[in-house]
Amino acid sequence: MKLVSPGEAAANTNDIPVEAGEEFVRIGEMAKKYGVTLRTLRFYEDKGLLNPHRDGSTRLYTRRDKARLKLILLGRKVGFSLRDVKQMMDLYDPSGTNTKQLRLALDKSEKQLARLQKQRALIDDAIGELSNSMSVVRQMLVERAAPAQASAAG
Amino acid sequence: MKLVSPGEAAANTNDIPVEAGEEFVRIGEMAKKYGVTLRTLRFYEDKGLLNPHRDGSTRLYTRRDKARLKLILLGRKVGFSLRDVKQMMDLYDPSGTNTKQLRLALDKSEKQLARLQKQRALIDDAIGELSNSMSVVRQMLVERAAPAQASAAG
DNA sequence: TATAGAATTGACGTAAACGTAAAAGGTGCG
DNA sequence: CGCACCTTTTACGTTTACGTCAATTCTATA
Repeated sequence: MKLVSPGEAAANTNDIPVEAGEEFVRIGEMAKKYGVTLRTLRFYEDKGLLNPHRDGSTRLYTRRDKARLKLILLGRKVGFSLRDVKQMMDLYDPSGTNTKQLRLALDKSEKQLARLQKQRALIDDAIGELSNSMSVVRQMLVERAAPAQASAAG
Repeated sequence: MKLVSPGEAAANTNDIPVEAGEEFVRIGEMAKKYGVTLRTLRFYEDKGLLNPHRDGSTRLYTRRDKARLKLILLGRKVGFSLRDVKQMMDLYDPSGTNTKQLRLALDKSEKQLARLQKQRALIDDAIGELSNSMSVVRQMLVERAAPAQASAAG
């Protein structure tokens, strides 16, 4: 195997194979780069979301894996479950128009958008109720010198 | 024990003790009245949030329990954990001004309000990102007749 | 060579709020 | 009397996305 310095900001001590312009990173660097833990990357792999190459037992991530990880993180950010993300990614076919994949993504996205809007409504509701309660409590605290006439908790 | 008809809309067949104007309901009616399951009521009791009387082994809920349940459900609605709710309710002292309880409630409420607002921000963010992605996907679907030049998932 | 730093696979733990049997007891009604 | 219905306790299962050891291995460097 060839020896190459990481190039960027990693104090990497091990070998990094370089073949035909491919950039391989190991799990540590990958984790730092995307702000996830090693456990997370292994977990995603275990769930079939990532498929890094191997050098013996050492995982080597390419830019393909990076692209996939970006998608996973985007999916998580917008509230998809890993299962959903996997379903969508599994439909990817490099030799086609991926119409099915795109349609599925769009379909799931519409549903997810609806869920998010519903959640937002619930949160707004909760904020309203909580604010109300807080006003009441504040009032009770203000009036706590007067004879007990409030209706607190039991 | 005295026999009294449920009075409202329950086809109750068992005894309901009535003492000094107290209204006792059993778990089934209680559950229906507040839209929770039996399991939930028992769970709340197990967690120390409710303390219904007993007629032998049968739980009998009074208006005190109803008041407490209302508070629990309100707490849940605004996003408090049952643990939080318990902490607040445990401070209730019928023979005092409950200043401490109110202060704790207010304190927790402020934090919870902050959490809710943060959540809402996250959701808004997610909605934005998701909408963006959807536009992109829609575009890709529109252009899927042209030569592949998009950057889909890997 | 000793040591520190990365990496590996297992595998159990966590959080929250119940769901879901399972097995059994009590009750009024027809 | 037997059925239907309500109730009880006990206790494991569910969900999701990892956290947290533990034991081991590999490698480069001082």
